[in-house]
Amino acid sequence: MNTLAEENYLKAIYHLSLSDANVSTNQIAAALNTKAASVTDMLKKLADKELINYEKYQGVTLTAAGEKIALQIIRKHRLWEYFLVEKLNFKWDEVHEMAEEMEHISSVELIDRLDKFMDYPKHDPHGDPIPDRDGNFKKHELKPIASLAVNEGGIISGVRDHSATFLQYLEKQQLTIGKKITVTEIIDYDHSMILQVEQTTIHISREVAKNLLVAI
Amino acid sequence: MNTLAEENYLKAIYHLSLSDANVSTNQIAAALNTKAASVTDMLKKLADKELINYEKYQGVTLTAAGEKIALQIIRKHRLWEYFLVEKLNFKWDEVHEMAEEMEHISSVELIDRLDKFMDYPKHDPHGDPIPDRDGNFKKHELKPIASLAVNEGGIISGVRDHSATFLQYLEKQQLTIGKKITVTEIIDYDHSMILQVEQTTIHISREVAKNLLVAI
DNA sequence: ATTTATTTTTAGACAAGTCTAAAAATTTTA
DNA sequence: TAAAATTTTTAGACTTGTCTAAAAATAAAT
Ligand SMILES: [Mn+2]
Ligand SMILES: [Mn+2]
Ligand SMILES: [Mn+2]
Ligand SMILES: [Mn+2]
Repeated sequence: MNTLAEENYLKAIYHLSLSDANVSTNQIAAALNTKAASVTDMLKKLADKELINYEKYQGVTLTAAGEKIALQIIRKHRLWEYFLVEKLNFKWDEVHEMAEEMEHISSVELIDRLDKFMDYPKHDPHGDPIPDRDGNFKKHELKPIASLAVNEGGIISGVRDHSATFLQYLEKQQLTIGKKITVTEIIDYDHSMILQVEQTTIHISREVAKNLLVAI
Repeated sequence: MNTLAEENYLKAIYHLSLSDANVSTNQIAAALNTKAASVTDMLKKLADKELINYEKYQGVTLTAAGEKIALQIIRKHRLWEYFLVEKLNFKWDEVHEMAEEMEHISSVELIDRLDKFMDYPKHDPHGDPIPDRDGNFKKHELKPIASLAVNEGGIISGVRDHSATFLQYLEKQQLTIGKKITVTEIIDYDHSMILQVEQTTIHISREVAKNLLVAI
């Protein structure tokens, strides 16, 4: 099929194209912790395979075939993360690196059976949607808490930053997926916010508020 | 740690050294479907890392460090095979190729939790023992059915040939792990054997009898 | 509209792993 | 025990994926 490196490039391009339709060489290099020259080399290979649309200096987009592969890898990544948390009792900040390896296990039958074994979960431990075998998923409409006004609220349903440190912080503050929150006050000076989370009151910085997503 | 290729070489050397203490270049090449020249190159690298004892033209043995790595990989292979059969309902002839990929997932914590999740199985779906986290396992004393005399018998506990065709044949004949068999007749002409397996009588060739193992 | 800065691509090199063909060592056979 | 057959190693080449340094193209600033 495709090599491990190719799969990682396609996945990175997919994620980057959610913010910018056209993805630049430097963006990919940063995402994959590699150098721009290496990216250019790989882009030529992926273009030869018709997995991306690439014209020199113009950035890239995924073709339908490339996007399909990217979504299969994301499906596998998120299903394995769900498995690690729900079946093996890992914490949500511990699973990403393992899933980075497991997402490359090739068998489609395996991942479909894993999906069934876990009763077709719709979201991974970080709230991200899990594509079905055909790559379909409904993208949830989430807003950062930072965009809410006083007295507005919602259900915590996702994060914008997946780093272990951020996830651990949220865990400690009990700001986990499924919790209902309401904004009770916004501090003028630094735009930090005071939230009501069930019985308790929590004060979060604007930085945190921008990276924590709620469904209204 | 070690590359995927290195892990595959160490595992192959381990398996081969069960029949021959000293493993030859050609044996490894055959096992890994590669060429003798490629094997020589890799043997130098593994010797540099002190994972094997290697002297030109003399064949190789694993060092303690090399054997430890090989046993970790075998542990992972067999635990994943058990998972695929017991949790995802694959058949015993379907799991080997998937496990060949999964055995390279690196996390030790993951495999220890998987082990616990499945309640510490002692044998994989083919009857092979699963090493514990320290690489320890008790090697079962099994005999090929071909070595039995009339009226002798035992419990089917392993196979010498792991090919899908052989496993499928056994499945169809109900000659699966755990079944009690007794030899009722041995045909002089071709050394084929007639077995009593629970209520039924089954006639197997010498070829089959040599590859099917029983605990007495 | 040039100059300057940034981004991207090319050129050339390197490591890992593999291959074929040929040479060297070992084993077998006569 | 010397010739023949087999096994193993070396030599040289190729692919994939990466890198640094330098050139080319694009974007930003004067
Ligand atoms: Mn992840
Ligand atoms: Mn995730
Ligand atoms: Mn196997
Ligand atoms: Mn097995």
